[in-house]
Amino acid sequence: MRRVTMEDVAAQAGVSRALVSLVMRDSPRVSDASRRIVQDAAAKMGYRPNLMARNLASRRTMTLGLLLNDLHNPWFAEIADGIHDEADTHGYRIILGNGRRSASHEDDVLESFLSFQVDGIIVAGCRLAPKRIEAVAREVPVVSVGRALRSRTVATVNSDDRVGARVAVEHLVSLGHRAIVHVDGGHGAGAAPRRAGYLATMKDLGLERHARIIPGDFTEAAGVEAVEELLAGRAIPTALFTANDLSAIGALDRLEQAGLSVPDDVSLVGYDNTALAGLHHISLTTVDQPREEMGRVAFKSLVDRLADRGTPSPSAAPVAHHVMSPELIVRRTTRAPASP
Amino acid sequence: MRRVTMEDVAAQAGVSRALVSLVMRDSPRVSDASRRIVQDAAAKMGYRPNLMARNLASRRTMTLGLLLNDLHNPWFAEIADGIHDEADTHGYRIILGNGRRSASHEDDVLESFLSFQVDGIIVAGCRLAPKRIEAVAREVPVVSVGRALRSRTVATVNSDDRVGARVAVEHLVSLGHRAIVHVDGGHGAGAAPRRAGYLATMKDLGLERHARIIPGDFTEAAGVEAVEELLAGRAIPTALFTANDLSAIGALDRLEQAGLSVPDDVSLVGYDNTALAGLHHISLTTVDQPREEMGRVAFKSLVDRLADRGTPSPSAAPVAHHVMSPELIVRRTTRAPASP
DNA sequence: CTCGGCAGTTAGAGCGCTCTCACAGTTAGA
DNA sequence: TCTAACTGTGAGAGCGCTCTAACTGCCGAG
Repeated sequence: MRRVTMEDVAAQAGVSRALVSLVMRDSPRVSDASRRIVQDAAAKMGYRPNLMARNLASRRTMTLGLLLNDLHNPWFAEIADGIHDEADTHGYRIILGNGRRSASHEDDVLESFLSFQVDGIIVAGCRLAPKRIEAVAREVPVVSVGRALRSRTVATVNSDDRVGARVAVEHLVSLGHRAIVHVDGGHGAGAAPRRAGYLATMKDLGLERHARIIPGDFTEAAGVEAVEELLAGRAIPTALFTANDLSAIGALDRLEQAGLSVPDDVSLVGYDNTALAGLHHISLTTVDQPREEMGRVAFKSLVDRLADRGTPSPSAAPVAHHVMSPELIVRRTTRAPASP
Repeated sequence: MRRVTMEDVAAQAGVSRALVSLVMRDSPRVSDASRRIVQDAAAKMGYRPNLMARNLASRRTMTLGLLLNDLHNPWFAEIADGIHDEADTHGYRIILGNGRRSASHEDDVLESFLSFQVDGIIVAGCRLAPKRIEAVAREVPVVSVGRALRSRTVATVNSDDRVGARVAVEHLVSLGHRAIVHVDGGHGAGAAPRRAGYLATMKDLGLERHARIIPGDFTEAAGVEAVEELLAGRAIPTALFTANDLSAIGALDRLEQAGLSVPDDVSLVGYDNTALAGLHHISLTTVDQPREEMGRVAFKSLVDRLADRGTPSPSAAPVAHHVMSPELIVRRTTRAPASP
């Protein structure tokens, strides 16, 4: 069963191949009559343009690559929602790549995107070395979502994680907490500024000597282990601020297992406001990022740069760095500490 | 900044373009010396083969399209894991498409895959009409995961949802439950056989008159509403079997809010064994499907058919339908009913 | 009438690669 | 020594499309 080509449609419609091409690209320079004839012929024969050939000839694909670091994390799904919405209205196609939480897989995906000649790339929560991302950005416009990057070539869209951490700590302090421990996110995207924000805020509020950081890695297990470390020590703090929701849930679980009530004995704040946190059964106080909006902004910032191509010196202007505001979502895992 | 082409590499290496092509494709018919020279030249110039051109010329892409119905559902992430693992070892590239829980988006993605000339397509949890899927299967091999489909052209891999439902009900009955209510999954993939399995088992065990189905749709909200409907009625059943984990969590939440203990007052069984169910804090008894394995099998079944191409009458043989066994995972939401 | 101008259409040269085939060089078999 | 069988290399014809430039009518202006 041979594929139908443009040539076939042209023959069937009794016109030239070039005219079929014009119709397929919605050129205005085609008479309505011809347009109808061609469209009918194409429909009748079940013709579908071959993107490979089209892209080879036109040198653009109207396709963007979206690299998601972890399909298991709902955070990425929401970023993707925003991007897809925007892409739909702008006539772009999105192909997704699965980074599988590993830099080397991410690298493979980027190579694959480049081989596919995508017009641009969005990386979400990417763990690759900044150097590597910049190398890719030399070939095609790139924007990074959810990870700050000080770069003249890679645009970024992220929320201010320092501020998010500050807001979380301030919330706990305003409730009366002093002993607030932070469970860290290790090398994950956003972990460093959250940690820095925690430390800075504790210091600003004169709670420097209460500050304590327990290493972690954005997983549920990290939360469990952090609590175990605390239980092994002398005093349990009155509040815990974890680097993400998953860790918070691990901590929540381990605390209750130890007979401690959240929030009566220990208050708990997560980060990301994933769907998990919103489950009534969990109802975690956490810090929200406008994820869909971030996706949308990322898409727009990429497409803007794409449009610039062809203008005199396209890559001369430094790229944009968008910073969105995080927002504290208070639910049922925080309250004032019991009076001693 | 012009892209480096094969011609450039050939000139740099002082050989013909064809030889570069052979090297790029790892042909064994190239001397080690030439291979080195070409590879060095390619590396030095930062050459990367243009997939568009390659695929146009070779008429295959070594790329498979994977359509995921819902990025928010971790079920799909695990299917994808299995497929990716297998693809890595077989030298295939995977591009993902986001169905966004809607048939029309799914359709767009399939069109896009076909335009990209993918060698094959895997649809996961696809909600599209069987007719439409079969139309696609006429152009390129297709396998459906997680949704049974009686078709001679579309291969399938799924677990036996009827059996899964049976096992769940039998577990509850063996604990001593009689009044077991099912919260339904509506039009979602797998909902129908689960419902049927529930009904058949209740009947087989002589509990026909206790059977009751409350409509739902695979969401947390459905679980909440189902419990509310029960609370409004006279008697609360001693056990609930929901069509998926998300509904179970909604139900769990609403039950506890109403002052009922799970499992002391009501036992609860979910379906899918998503990561959610495994959280210690939830610890939901549920039915597991071997998802990664299902992904792996789907990939293999697709690649087998790809290999068949070129043999005399490739599409003559009917495709395979794999059915995997579901497995009950007993956790902490089920126990014997309190004696009356 | 001739002629530019314009809308609508077409021919033809690629885009960067693969792949068949012919050929050169090398070794083994008769 | 000659041929057969390999192995490695190069030329050239596409793959299905886009895009530039040129062509064809047909109109109104001069």
